[in-house]
Amino acid sequence: MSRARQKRHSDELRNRILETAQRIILEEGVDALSVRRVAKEIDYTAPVIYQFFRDKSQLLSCAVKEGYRKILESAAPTPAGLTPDEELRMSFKNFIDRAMLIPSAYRAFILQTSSELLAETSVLGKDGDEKSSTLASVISNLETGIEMGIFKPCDVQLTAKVCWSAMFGLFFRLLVEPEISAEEREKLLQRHFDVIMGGISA
Amino acid sequence: MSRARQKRHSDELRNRILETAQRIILEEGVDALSVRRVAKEIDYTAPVIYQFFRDKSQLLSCAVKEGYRKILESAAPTPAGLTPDEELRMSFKNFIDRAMLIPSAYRAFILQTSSELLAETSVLGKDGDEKSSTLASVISNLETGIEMGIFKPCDVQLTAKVCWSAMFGLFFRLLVEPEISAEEREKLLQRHFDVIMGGISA
Amino acid sequence: MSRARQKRHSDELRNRILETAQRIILEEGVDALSVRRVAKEIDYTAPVIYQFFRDKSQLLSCAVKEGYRKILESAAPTPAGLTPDEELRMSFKNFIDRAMLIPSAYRAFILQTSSELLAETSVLGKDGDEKSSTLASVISNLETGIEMGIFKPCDVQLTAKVCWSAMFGLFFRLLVEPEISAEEREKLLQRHFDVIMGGISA
Amino acid sequence: MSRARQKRHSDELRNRILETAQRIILEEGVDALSVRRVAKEIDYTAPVIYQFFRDKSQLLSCAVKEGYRKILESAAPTPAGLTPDEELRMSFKNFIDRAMLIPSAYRAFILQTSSELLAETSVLGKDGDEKSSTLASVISNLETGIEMGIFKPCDVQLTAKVCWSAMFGLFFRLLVEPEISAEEREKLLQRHFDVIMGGISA
DNA sequence: TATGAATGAGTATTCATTCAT
DNA sequence: CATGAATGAATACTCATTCAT
Repeated sequence: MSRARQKRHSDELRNRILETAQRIILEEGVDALSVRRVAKEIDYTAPVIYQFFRDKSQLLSCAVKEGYRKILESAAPTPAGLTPDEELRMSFKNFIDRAMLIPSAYRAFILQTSSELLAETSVLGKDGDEKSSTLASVISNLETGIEMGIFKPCDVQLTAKVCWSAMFGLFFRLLVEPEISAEEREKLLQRHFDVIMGGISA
Repeated sequence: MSRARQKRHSDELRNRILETAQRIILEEGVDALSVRRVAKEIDYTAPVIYQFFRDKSQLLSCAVKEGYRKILESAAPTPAGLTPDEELRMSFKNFIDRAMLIPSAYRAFILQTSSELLAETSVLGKDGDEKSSTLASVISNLETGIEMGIFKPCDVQLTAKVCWSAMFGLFFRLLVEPEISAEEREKLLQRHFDVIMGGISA
Repeated sequence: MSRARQKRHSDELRNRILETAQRIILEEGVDALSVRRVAKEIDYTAPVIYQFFRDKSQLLSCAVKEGYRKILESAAPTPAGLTPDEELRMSFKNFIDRAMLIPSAYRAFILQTSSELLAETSVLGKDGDEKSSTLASVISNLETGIEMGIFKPCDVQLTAKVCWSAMFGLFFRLLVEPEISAEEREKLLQRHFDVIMGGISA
Repeated sequence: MSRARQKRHSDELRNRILETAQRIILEEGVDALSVRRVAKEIDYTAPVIYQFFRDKSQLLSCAVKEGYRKILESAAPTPAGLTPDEELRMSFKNFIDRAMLIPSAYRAFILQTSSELLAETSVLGKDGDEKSSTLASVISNLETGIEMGIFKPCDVQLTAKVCWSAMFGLFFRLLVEPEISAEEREKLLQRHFDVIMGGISA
C-alpha cells in the first residue's frame, strides 16, 4: 500500500470508530459504550481502538464533543431581510424543530455530567465575543435591534445569556418530554418567544 | 414477630435501602451505585435488596424518582404579604440558591436520561391543576396577578409552563457551569426575572 | 450446612487457594501466578479468590510469606550435647542440606524483589534478641562459646549477622548453581565453616 | 549502503536495543521491559527487535547477562603496593560500596531466577583459572599471600570460592535490606573481613 | 530493512444475580 | 427472613507476535 493510501485508510478507520461510538451513545446512551462493543461493530478486535485513542475516556470524550459540535452547528441559515426579533425567533425555532426530529440523539449528547465535557459546552461563563460562540448571533441581533429602536438598551452580553438559557430551558424540557404533540409544542414556542420578546422590546 | 411488626420492619428496611442509594448517588454519582455497596452500607448482604426491588434498575429508578421529587419539593416557604410577581421571583430565586449550595447533588438527579425517569418529572405535559404539580404555585400567582391587574390576561397554564421552563433553563446552566461566581449568578437571575416579568406584566 | 461446617469449608478453600498459589510459584516462578490460573486449578471461577484476598498482590504476598516461613522453620533439631561450634556447623549444614533436596522451591521463595516481602525476611536490620529471629540460635551459641573460652570475645550481635550472611552467601550460590555435585558441595561447606570458625575461635 | 556499513549499522542497532533494555530493567525492574517499550525508546517500531532476537525472552536474557557481567566487572582498580590481604579487603569493599550507590540496579540484575541466566553467572562451579573469572584476582591474592607467609597454605581454588561466596552473602543481604545505615554497613563489612581474614591468616 | 496494521490471548477486577441453606 | 457461596458475563487494557507491504 502506498503511504497515502495507508493514511487514508487510517483516517477512515478512526472515523468509523468515532461514528460507531456516537451511534451507540445516541441509540443506547453513554453507559452502553464499551471498547469491545465498538470494535465488534466495526468488525475489528478491541486493541485497534487503542491505536487511535489513549483509553476509553478519550474515545468517549472525542465522540461526545464531536456529537455536541454537530448539534450546535446544525443551525439552518435564516433568510435575509429579517428584523432582529424575527431572526432571533426563527433561529431558535429552527434549532428546536431540528432537534425534535431526532430528540434521542440530542438527549444523549446534552445530558452529560462529565465535567470535562461540560466545560466544552459552557455558555454562561464565556464572553459571547468569541467567534465560535453560540451566543454570537444572539448578541449581534440584540445590538442591531437596540440600534433600530426595537429593543430597549441593555447589557447585551448579559441579556443574550438570559435569552439563550431561557430558550435552552424550553428546549431541554421538550427534549425530555417527548410525548408533547407538535401542536402543543408550537404553542409553547410561540408563547415563550412572546414573553421573552415582550421582556426586551422597547 | 407480629405481622404488624414485620411490616414495620420491612418498610423501614426498604426505606433504609432507598435512602442509602440516594446518598450514594448524591455523593458519588449514579455510576457508584451498586447492589452490594448498598447492602454493605446497611449492614446486610446483597440478596436482601431483591426482596424489595426486582433488580438493580428498579432500585435505581425508585431512588432517583424520590430524589428528584425531594428536590422539586424543597421549596422554602415565602413570607406572606408578597405581591404575585415578588413571590414568583422569590420562590424561583430560593430554589436556585438552595440548589447552588449542593450543585453536585442536583446534577446527579437532574441529569438522568432514562426515559422512565424523565416521564416522572414531566412538567410541560401535565396540567398544572394537580396538587402535587410544580406548576401549581406558579399558576396561582399568575392568576392572582392577573386579577390584580399586575399581569396581562393570558393562558395561565401555558404561561406557567413557559415561565417555569425558562427558569429551569437558567437553573440547569448554572448547575452545569459551576465556575460562575455568586455575583455573576445574581446578575443573571436578576436580569432573567426582569425579562420574564417584563414579558408578562401589564 | 451448619455454621461450623461452612466455616470449615471456607477455611479449607482458603488453604487450597494458598497451597495452589505456592505450588505454582514453586514450579513455574512468581510470574506464572495469576488469579485465573489459581481458580482454574482448584476448579472454581476467578471471583471466588476475591472472597479471601483483596487482590492479587495480597494473594501473592500471603503465599510467599507462608512459603518463606515454612522454609526457615524447617530446621531440623540438633542432637544434645554438642559444643557451640559443632552446633553452629551442624545447624547450618542441616539447613543447606535440606534446601538442596528441593532447590527450586527455595529459589522461588528466596529470590523475591518485592520490598514488602524483603522486609519480612530482614536479618541484618533486626536485633537478634527477638525470639522468632533466625539469628537467635546463632547468638546463643556464640555467647556460650565465648563463656566456654572456645570463641574470642566479641560483639555477638554483629558477629552473628556476619556468620549468618556468610553462610547465606554459600547457601545462595549453591541454590542457584545446581550443577555442583554433592561431593563438591561437601568440600565447600567444610572449608566455609573452617574459615569462619577459624576467624572467631580463640 | 555497502556491506560493511550495513553490518556496522546493524551492530549499532543491536547495541542500542540491548542498552535500552538494560536501562529499563535497571530503572524500573525486569517487569517493566516490553518489546514495544524498547522499540519506542530507540525510535523504531516493535518488529525490528525480532531481527536481532528470536523473541522477548531472548532479548531479556541477553540484556540481563550483559548487565550482570558489567556489574561483576565493575571493580575499581586498587592502588599498587598493597599486601594481598589489604587488596582483598579493598576490592571487596570497593565492589560493595559501588553497588550501594545504586542498589536497585544491582537488585534488578542479581535477583533473577531464570535458570538460563543463573548458569551464566556461575562462580562455584567454574575453575578460577579462566581469565574472565570473578575469582581470578581472589585466587592470585591468596597465592601471593601464601607465598609471603601471610596466609596459611590451602586449596586456593576452594578457598577463593568460599571467600567470594561469603562476601556475596553480605553483599546480597545489604542489597535487599536497604534500610541499613552506612555506618552500620561499615561495621558489618569490617567485622566480616576480620572474621574471614582471621580464618585464612597464618 | 523497517513498518503499519492487526490480532489473539492474556491480565486483574467488578457486578448483578441466583440458590440452597 | 437472611445469608454465604458461587458464578457467568462483563469491563478496560496490555502485550508479544505476525505478515503483507
